Amino acid sequence: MQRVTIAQVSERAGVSTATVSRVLSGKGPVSAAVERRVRRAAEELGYQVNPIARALRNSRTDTVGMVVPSISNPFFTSLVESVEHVLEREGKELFLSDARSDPAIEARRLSSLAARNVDGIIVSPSHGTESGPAVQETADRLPLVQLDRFVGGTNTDWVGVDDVAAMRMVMDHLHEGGARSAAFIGSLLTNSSTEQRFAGFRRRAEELGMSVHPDQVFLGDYSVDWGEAAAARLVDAGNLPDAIVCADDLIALGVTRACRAYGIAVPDQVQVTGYDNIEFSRLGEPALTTVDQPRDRIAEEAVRLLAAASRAADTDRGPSARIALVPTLVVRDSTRAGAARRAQH
Amino acid sequence: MQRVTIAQVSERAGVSTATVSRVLSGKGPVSAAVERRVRRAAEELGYQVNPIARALRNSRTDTVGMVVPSISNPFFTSLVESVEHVLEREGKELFLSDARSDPAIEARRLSSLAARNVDGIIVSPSHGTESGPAVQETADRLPLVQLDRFVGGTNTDWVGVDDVAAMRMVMDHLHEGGARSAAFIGSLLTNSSTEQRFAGFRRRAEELGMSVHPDQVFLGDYSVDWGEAAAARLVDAGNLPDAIVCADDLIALGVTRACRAYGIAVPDQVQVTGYDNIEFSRLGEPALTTVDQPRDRIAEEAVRLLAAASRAADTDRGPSARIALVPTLVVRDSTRAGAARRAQH
DNA sequence: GCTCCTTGTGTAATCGATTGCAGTGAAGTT
DNA sequence: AACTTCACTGCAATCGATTACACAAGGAGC
Repeated sequence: MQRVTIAQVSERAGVSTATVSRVLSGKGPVSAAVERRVRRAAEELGYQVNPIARALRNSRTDTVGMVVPSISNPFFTSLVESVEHVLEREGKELFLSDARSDPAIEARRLSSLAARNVDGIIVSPSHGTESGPAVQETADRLPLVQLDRFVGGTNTDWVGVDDVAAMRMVMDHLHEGGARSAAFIGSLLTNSSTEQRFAGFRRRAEELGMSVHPDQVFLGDYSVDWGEAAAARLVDAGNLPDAIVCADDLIALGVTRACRAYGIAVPDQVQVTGYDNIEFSRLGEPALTTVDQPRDRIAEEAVRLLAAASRAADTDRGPSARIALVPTLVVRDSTRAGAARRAQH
Repeated sequence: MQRVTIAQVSERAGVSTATVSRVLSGKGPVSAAVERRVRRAAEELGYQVNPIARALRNSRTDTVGMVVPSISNPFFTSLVESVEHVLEREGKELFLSDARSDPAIEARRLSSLAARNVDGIIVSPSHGTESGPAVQETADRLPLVQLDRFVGGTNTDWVGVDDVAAMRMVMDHLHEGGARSAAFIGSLLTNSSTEQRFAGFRRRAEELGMSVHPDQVFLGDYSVDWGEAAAARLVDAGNLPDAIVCADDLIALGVTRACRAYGIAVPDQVQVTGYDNIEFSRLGEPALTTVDQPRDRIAEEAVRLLAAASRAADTDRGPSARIALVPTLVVRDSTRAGAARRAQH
């Protein structure tokens, strides 16, 4: 398919392939006259490097691989957009893979990316433990950064937000709005996000003296359906808490939907919070109070770490970096303080 | 990075690299004894083929590239999921790129994928005309299928739905619900989707005798914000139509949001329809009546066409296929007939 | 005028897997 | 017994770009 090769350019310019390569890659000394001839020939023939041949020879591909748990989760797609944006500045390309929340698929994607000689990998591991072996194995072969989620027992760089601090803000805000009891709806504790958020939730609830009934902790998955189902169970059980804290926005959207269906007023009867600040979080009825992750900063740090790791290569494998950025609380209408503030206008 | 090569396997098994290759690729005659030795050696060393070397030698990569206008549009991500699912069965991998609705970026992504020797490309072109050159050029080099959207003046396969038929269903449904006038909100007519849908809208409106005021056609982009802004303008202008037909669900979500803000009852004062049946379309308030595209079927046909094109290769370049699948109307609560039907329960 | 650099260029090896061609036995044919 | 056929297997070329090494020519320095 690659019709025009370096050999054809060299022939046309009347030089060797070595010289052509030197001109085009800008390395090595070349006389001005020859350089012009070569560039001209390349231009005329419409020459484009063959990245495959180059990748075989060098080991660089100017390419970064990214693996996310689910491409249908808007949080991850916006994270992907941020990463892509940052990479563009570096002249690198992104190859995206979807693990469909399955560690086995994830492992295949990782090894496939590694085999294709990407320069580095950014991964948000699907599972808090089962993703471990594949992630570690991949990290041993090339630069790897975990994003948002991380997997226990591995030794790689990580960039994300301080979930515990975020939950502290959420709980303080709910408490301020009058909440004295709270329920939690998240995914199973098989990934670090829910785990951390739940831990932060528990701790701050305790510190604030808010009650958390053991029956009011629901762990399923990150989906609207699950949020809806869990909320329905909560309502059916009869004993509604003052607030429902959700591990992500999808769940929270399901919860507010269920509340609408049951005729339960949000935030008057129950306050609801989400997490991630996906675009749709402001479109719900009511608009969700949620936690915003600084996606662009996260992406930037991740790419920076990757670049640093590439340079360091095998030389010094220092301790891995763990960068926790500071999230912000976005107050909207699903919590009381937010609704009050709005009402003042 | 690729530590163990075919040479090491051959050494360990005491045969030539040629034989190892023959065993591992299953081609050519090999004695049972040798085969066993080679497999054993490969196993013990943990050999994995280097896809780059293979791609350089052959021209196949067992890889398909896909380019979508926007990864943050849920319709495209679910289309990607469908495609990925189908490809998995064929043992192929998908590389996804986001064109960010920019024909220039799109062109770069296409040529990068082509250069990387993907076996085929699936693209939903960003622009109805400007995407043309890059798409055609790419299609001349390797199998390419356009999905959902298409670009004028190109000669490639296409798979999508019959937008005109879909709009006929939408309009009939609205008419049945009592609508006698309608507005249209879409993106600029720079992509085939809006173009076709608008054409279908116009034609059926005329046939049904529904009035369409020239000032009530709003063309912007595919986003919630645009839907909201256009709806606001429509309301401010004072003369509300019986129905607002949107070119996709994001726009429709913006419209229903604006209606809520303005205290306009949907569907009682104005009926609203979307298009694509993205997950969030059922979460709006009210849940959207929309058009469902058979994504899995679309993905299947696309992959099938790609495979066929690969086989045919350069031999016979027949006329390109244009496969328009039949969409279905999903009636929910944003239209009157839908609300009535629901109310019966 | 004769070394010693420097600059510019070409030759050929290399990355790893695949495959056309040729060679070696062994089995089958006449 | 001589000859063909066929199953195996290895050698070496190939894909396209990069680069270590060699070599040539020209200039500087003595």
